[in-house]
Amino acid sequence: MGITGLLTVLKEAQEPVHISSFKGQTLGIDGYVWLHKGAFGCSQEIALGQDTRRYVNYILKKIEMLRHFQIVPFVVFDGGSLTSKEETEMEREAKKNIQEGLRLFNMGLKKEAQTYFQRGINITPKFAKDVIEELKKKNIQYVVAPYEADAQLAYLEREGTIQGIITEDSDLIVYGCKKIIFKLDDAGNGMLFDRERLGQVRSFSLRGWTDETFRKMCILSGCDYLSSVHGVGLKRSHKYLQRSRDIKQIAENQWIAFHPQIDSENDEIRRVICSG
DNA sequence: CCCTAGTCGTCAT
DNA sequence: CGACTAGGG
Repeated sequence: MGITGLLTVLKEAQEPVHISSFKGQTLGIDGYVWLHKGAFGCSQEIALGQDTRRYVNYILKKIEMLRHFQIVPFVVFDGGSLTSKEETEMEREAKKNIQEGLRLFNMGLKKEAQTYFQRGINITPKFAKDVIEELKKKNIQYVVAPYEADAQLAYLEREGTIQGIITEDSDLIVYGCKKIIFKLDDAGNGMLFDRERLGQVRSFSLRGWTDETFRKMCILSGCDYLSSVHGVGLKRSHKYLQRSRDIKQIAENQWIAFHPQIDSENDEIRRVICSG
């Protein structure tokens, strides 16, 4: 989904942490994030179809850092690729970038080509497969999620298998995760989001809000699954839900009252919100 | 103040 | 993916 501005608006629910505060605990890792960053550093080799282990080594280095601080890593990879419209367009865009990169590369413009190679990175199951091979050798826990890693990580935390999550994706907050480490660097420093601190958020009051209402606020503010309602972000979404927790009421009355331009073209959104 | 859409960085030397 | 920001409402 990717909720625009969510992390910014929830800054009071976050604080700097060092990974060592999770010593002895198991942390779930959003595999896609590290795969993508690792691939970023060897985009040329990937685009040229050359064999490279650099993205594997990148992740192994991160894992070693965690183990140095006695963290037990549990890597979660994405399973079935989404077959949404946006996904195929993203892939098409990626291919175009690779082609442009190859064109520049063949002209000898190596540096200029790299920018396009980096934009054209597309994480395929092969990447995860190569990493998994090494994780097996090192006896590091991992799982390939049936669908999205997000839901799997949320489940693992709820069931107590992991005590926190390492990612860069704010969607984990929407999925109800309690402890999430963002912006983890090589030294083990990061920002910890703690769900218990949601009441300290200053942008708007979330006191007395259930995870369910919070989720609806995020969906209402716009996500990739739906064509979002023009002019409604997190703040206005919060305002509407504060006034009435009945989404159907908001959809049928307030949206149209506040935004007359919204009508039948957003029936799709209405259906999803009301069923959610 | 709020929202949108576009740009840039992610690695690494 | 997020951070940042110019520009419109």
